Amino acid sequence: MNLLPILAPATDEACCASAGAPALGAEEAKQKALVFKALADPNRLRLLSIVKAEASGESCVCDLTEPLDLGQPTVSHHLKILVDAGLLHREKRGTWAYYSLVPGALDDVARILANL
Amino acid sequence: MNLLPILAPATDEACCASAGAPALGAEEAKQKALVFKALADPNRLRLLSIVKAEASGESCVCDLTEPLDLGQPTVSHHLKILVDAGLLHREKRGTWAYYSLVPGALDDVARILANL
DNA sequence: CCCTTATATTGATGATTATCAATGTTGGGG
DNA sequence: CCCCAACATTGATAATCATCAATATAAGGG
Repeated sequence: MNLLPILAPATDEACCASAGAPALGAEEAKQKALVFKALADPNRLRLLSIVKAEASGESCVCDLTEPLDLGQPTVSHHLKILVDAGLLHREKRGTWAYYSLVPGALDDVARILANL
Repeated sequence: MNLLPILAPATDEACCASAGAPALGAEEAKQKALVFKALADPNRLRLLSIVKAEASGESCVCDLTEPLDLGQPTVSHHLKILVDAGLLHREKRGTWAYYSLVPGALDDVARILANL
């Protein structure tokens, strides 16, 4: 759970910009693929987009169920996958659950691409 | 086939930086998800990484089969998916097929993330 | 022409996944 | 304490996918 923080270059002997990357190791690739798996679904992309577009920075499940035309359990399932991937943050207030973008998470994914 | 070029903001009324994005439409999301689907496999990430790391900028299938410990048909299958996603370019010279990164393709994916 | 080598395609199979219906859980009001 | 609303979890099902074995294609050399 919460993958993105761990995805720095596994053997960060130096620091930046994919120094002398000896191609991607099997385990490393498996971890990074998990983040892209989370992004590899149209409805999850739309969820991220809606949450990002919200002025308050957060959305509750009830606001996300209708625009996607999906059942509530399905939306909850997708949200869990996005949270587990480290892309969304979940905060429960009262009966509602509020989801917001994890700051910098999408940038981290972009960095994975740049350092492939 | 060849998805990335089409993935500019579907309704590009202005130009840049996800102007007033009204969240992601269903069809738009479906298209963009295809690119992430291509990236959502450890072996495909490794393929991209190996091709990118190659000094010559290209690799033939025979160079890719061994490091992944996969059968040749499986590697060909993964390569086709990456080509169809617009990430890799295929050039046949003689008996060999040479695969190379499509210039700017990974940057385009990063832009998709930034403009979600 | 045949043979060999490199790669692609096909068909089948087991694993993963998206979705829903049903049920469980949690928190706030009466 | 009971009920209702919001959300999560479970179980089942159909679809998608990764992989391989077998076969097809294509190109170069004898």
